[in-house]
Amino acid sequence: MKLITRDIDYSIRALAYIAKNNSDKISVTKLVKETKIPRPFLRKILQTLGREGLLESFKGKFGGFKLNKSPNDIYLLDLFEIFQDKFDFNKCIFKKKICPNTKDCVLKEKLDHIGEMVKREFGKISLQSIIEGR
Amino acid sequence: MKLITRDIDYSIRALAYIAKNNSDKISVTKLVKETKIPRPFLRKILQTLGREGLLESFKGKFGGFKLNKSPNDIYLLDLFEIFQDKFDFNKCIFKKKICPNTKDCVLKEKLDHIGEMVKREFGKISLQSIIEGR
DNA sequence: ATTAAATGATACTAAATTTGTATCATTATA
DNA sequence: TATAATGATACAAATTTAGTATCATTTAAT
Ligand code: FES
Ligand code: FES
Repeated sequence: MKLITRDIDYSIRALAYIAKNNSDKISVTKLVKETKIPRPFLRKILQTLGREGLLESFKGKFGGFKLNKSPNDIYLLDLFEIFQDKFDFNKCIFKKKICPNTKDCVLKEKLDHIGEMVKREFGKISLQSIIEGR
Repeated sequence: MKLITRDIDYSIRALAYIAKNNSDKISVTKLVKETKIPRPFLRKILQTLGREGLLESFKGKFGGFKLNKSPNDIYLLDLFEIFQDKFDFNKCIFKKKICPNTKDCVLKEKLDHIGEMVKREFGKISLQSIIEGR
């Protein structure tokens, strides 16, 4: 099971670079040079990060991207919620015949609980902390 | 992201049924009737559960499967380790250029920690507890 | 105005993984 | 000896993930 998909991986790398150079607008061209991420894929990713409000985008010549929030306010959890469609750990798996109690299934409850735990942890990992290595 | 894959889902259902009827040997034919799981897929799954030591198998006519351990000694974690190839949450994602410190990368450490947490939790969920709904 | 270099939107394709099938060999019981 | 089961393993379909391509629009410099 992969927790960090390519989308998220590339997002972190790109965001990290942009954050470190946040005085400039950073173009995809620049990012591709720096990170070797496949161009059209990176483009798609940045476009969604823009739509989702993590990045501000500037069109036209000498355009590019900047952070739209402080690196202290961007969390790994955000990326998971953007790229892992709503990040659902727990899906009802039993049918009536087997599952002991359909109404409030223990298994589901427990998985739910684990999911919440993980979310909380991802909610603690900020872009800033990743950049700083703290 | 799916935590419970089909393999695991079906395993739980099958194990639950077998556990509830553990005086008999349960054949795939019986299980298919009871659970509606696709026959050849279920067969493959039970074969691996056998190899991995969760089930004891009996060949020949009137053969089938029995638990090889008490339902108290079978944990969700076992299934994850069997079906989610070694269940690795954390894979190094950065290249030198971006990642702050390659040696002891923070992000990797943090993901590792989360992985351990989740494992611990899965290690607490026994087949017995699922059957009982406790 | 025109050109160049960027992003926006979106449809498409390829690769990988997950899910499921099929088949043949072996074993045990009646 | 026939039947009904599992063992091993190769194959195929479906889905998801990863990546590409294209056209329209915007902006800045000349
Ligand atoms: S897993 Fe959904 S009712 Fe038990
Ligand atoms: S994620 Fe591997 S070195 Fe940072």
